[in-house]
Amino acid sequence: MSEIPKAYEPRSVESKWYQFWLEHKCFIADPARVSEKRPAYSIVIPPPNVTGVLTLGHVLNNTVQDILARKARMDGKEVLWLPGTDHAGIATQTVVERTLKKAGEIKHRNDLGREKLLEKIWEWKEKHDGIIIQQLKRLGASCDWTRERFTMDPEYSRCVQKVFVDLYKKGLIYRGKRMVNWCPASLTALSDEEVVMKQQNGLLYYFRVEVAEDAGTFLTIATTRPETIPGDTAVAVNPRDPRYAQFIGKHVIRPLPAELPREQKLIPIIGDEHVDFEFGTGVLKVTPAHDKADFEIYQRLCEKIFKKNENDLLPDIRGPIEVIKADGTMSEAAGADLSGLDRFKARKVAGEKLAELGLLEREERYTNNVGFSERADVPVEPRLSEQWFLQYPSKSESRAVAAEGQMKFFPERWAKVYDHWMANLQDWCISRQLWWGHRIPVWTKIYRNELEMPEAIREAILHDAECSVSGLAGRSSYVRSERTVAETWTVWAATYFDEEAAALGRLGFTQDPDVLDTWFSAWLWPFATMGWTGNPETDSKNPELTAFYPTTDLVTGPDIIFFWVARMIMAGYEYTGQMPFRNVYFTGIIRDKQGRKMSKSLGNSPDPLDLIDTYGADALRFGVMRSAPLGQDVLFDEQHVELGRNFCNKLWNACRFRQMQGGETEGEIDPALLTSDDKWILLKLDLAIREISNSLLEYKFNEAAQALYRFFWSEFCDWYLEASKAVFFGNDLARKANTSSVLDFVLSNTLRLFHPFLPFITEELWRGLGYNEDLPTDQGGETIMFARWPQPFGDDFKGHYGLDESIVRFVDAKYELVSQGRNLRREGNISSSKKVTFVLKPAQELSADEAQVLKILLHAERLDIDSEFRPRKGTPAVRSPLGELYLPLEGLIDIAAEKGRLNKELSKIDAEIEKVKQKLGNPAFAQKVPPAVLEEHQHRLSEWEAKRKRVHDSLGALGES
RNA sequence: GCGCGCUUAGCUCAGUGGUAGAGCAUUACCUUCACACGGUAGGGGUCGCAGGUUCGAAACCUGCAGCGCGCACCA
Repeated sequence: MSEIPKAYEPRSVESKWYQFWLEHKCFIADPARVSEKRPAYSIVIPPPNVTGVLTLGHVLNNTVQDILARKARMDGKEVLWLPGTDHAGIATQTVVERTLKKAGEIKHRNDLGREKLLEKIWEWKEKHDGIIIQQLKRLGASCDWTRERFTMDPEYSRCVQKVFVDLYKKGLIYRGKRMVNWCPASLTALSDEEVVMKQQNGLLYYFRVEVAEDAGTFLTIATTRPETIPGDTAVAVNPRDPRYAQFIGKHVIRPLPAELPREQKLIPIIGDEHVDFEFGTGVLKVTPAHDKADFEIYQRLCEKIFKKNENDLLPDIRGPIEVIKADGTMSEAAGADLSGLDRFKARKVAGEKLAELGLLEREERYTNNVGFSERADVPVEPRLSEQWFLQYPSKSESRAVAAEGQMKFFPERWAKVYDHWMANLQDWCISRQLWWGHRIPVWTKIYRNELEMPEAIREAILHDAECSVSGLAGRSSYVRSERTVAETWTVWAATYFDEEAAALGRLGFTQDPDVLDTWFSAWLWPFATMGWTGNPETDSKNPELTAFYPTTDLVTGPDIIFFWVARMIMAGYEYTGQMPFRNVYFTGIIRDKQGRKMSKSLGNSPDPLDLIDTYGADALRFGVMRSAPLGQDVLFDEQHVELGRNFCNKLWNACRFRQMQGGETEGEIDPALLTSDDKWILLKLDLAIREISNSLLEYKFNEAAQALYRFFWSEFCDWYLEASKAVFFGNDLARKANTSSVLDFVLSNTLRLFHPFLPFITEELWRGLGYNEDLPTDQGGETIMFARWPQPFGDDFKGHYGLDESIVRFVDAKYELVSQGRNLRREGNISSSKKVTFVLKPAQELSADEAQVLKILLHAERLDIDSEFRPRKGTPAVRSPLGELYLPLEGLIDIAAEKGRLNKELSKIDAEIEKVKQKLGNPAFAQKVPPAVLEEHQHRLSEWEAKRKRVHDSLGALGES
């Protein structure tokens, strides 16, 4: 610190030290250095969207990780914080498509075609690549950037393919026509986790249908979706419902499409236990193509129904009828009135049509939950389609590890949420109708008969097994087949070998057009980023994996506990046989100060980079951490960051004060010269070290930040620094040097305690004050990053410097006297700048040095120590265990007001005394309470009584005047 | 419907059996030689409600209310 600006200026300091750390390879992990004495510590970053920008959520998340990583380095561990980015399938492709459409380059992605669009997305990726990484660097993130990974790196993609093929081989991945959540905006299937339920205000339409066999008899059906009536293939009632049981087996006339002839409108009335008597009218329309529950009914009963229909009545209804197309518009099957309309428009029109036909009984306002696409924010459409599904692997180990506590969740309650989800696992729809992502490594071809097949494939089909299509050793595909009507064979071949893919191509096989859900690559993150190959022999020799896997901590948001955390655990067990991380820390969710989620559309999401520019990265980090309790959402307020800045400035100036005193850096501390204030601050430091270390151990970062704040500001600056001025303003060189040494000792410890939270300013001050100078390079000599984490004082240390609790009592009493003395000024309306003389009538011997401290702290021009002092009547005074302190100024005190104040205080004290007395007076209390508590209460009583006497005396002194 | 969490000063939140706390905001005074991004001293709370356990409850138990979040195929 050659120049000492009055205020801390973060900008140049931050870039300077970040550069320094990079140049000195401080963030690079070396598995070769890991040993018993130097254990490994590792975290993998939750990979942000490669084209994304930093949000406050990232700030919270990555600050926590950085604190953990930096603390671990100071604990002497070999630290790997592995960074990277995610290709974020839907989000990225949507953004690029939208941009191209806006620019008028395309109307639809088909205008470009798959290859061209992918080129555009890669261009986009290259252009935005690294933005968020640069932003993380601004924040101070100490990631090992040499190991940065991207989910679509070639090696990573290979891992994804290998895992797919392996799960396919194991029969856990299958393809099937199922009811899936379809997003009509993104035109892709979604997993259950990507659907969020939202309450919607809609209408419940009650309409009548005539029973075909009993002309003139009508059933009334309640529905929220009349537009799907043309897709109804049955009407269901509960067989135990006496109102309707008699109708089972008969038919109703479906009102829409209106133009169909009567015989094509007949649909059966079926019985199904699923139907709720209570709801609506107890009659349910069954639309198997557009409702999950209806599809299940259809599956349960279709055989029965349609067998019966063979020779029976007339309907030409053989299965689900698709009336809503992929893009959310009505199909031709919906009939002339609805065809081509948007599904919501069609709802209105269908209602009107029913009314027109005289079949609409009534409409009721109705609130229900509708699934929305999380990403596109439109209602999802349950839709039948061919998709790939995964039955989760390694379920039981994955569930047990959290339930039995080998893996710890912070806060713990998330373990329950996780367990509940694991207990009710549904198969995962992993295919997406997108182009940006990992294309499903399955090739397919239809053969008319077995003879057309190459021999290798025919053999494989017979044994349902592996074969080499390319004929190359060690290159294979895994083949499955399905024999359909007319002796036709559909053959699927899954492989991760390029040679095989090429060979399949030559045979006329085509690759599945779909890509995998982004999370299907993200769930491999903890080991795929470390060079995992899936070959046990190779992997056991991989130094990264052996040293750093399983990782130590995972830090993420609870919103992706199922998307990511749970799936990583299962993938971890399946592919490494181990849990992927030992501890999972869930941050809160950042909201604005009104409690709303941060969102672009609300515009309530401040840009962290602006905040860093305005206040500094350390300020942002500290502000966020100080207000982010474990397990609670964080209501963000820019004032928190301002507080962080102010705090950094305070730290800066305290160090500036030290520097202005000059002298030797970190000189020897002479126990004989220690003042009571020195001992007090050393004891407070010891407490702070304990408190902060424990808080960090329990992942209670806001507690640690608050403890740091309190110790540094309220103890060190407010009292110790001020008291030290008594020495520095004096002439005793030896005492000055000793006080400097204590200051250095406390500051060097404080800077280290602060470093995980405030990496930049602590480095600047560490080097600026020269605390690095006598240390070995790898223990703080080069950078504070590797300085030893402060340890609580041992008994030897405390004995040597005479640090015991009696000091604390004395010093606390001293500071209490000072506060009261300062209050006298206020009560007397004496301006802070006015020079005054205090007189102390001491209750015990007080050294000249202590008197000097009192004088300085009181901002007194003079402090007379006079045990014979006889104040004039009416002299304002306070009485403390150290003695009576007078402010002998005549006429400046409003006696009546002072009396009022003292009386108020007296009644407060009386109330306290009453409370304690009541407790002590209770015979049960004395009997049952532990002795320490009893003693404490007695002590408290005598203190209050002593206080009462002092106030009473003061009042008396006033009253006699 | 089930589960979880929250309710403490004007605001945001700590505080899990023993004297109600912090930051911000607020009032008054102060540009005093580390810091006005500062200092000093104040004011402000029947700890959501009602019971219970206990010598003692903001904390533990029960019930209720309000808010929030998960999970769930009521059309």
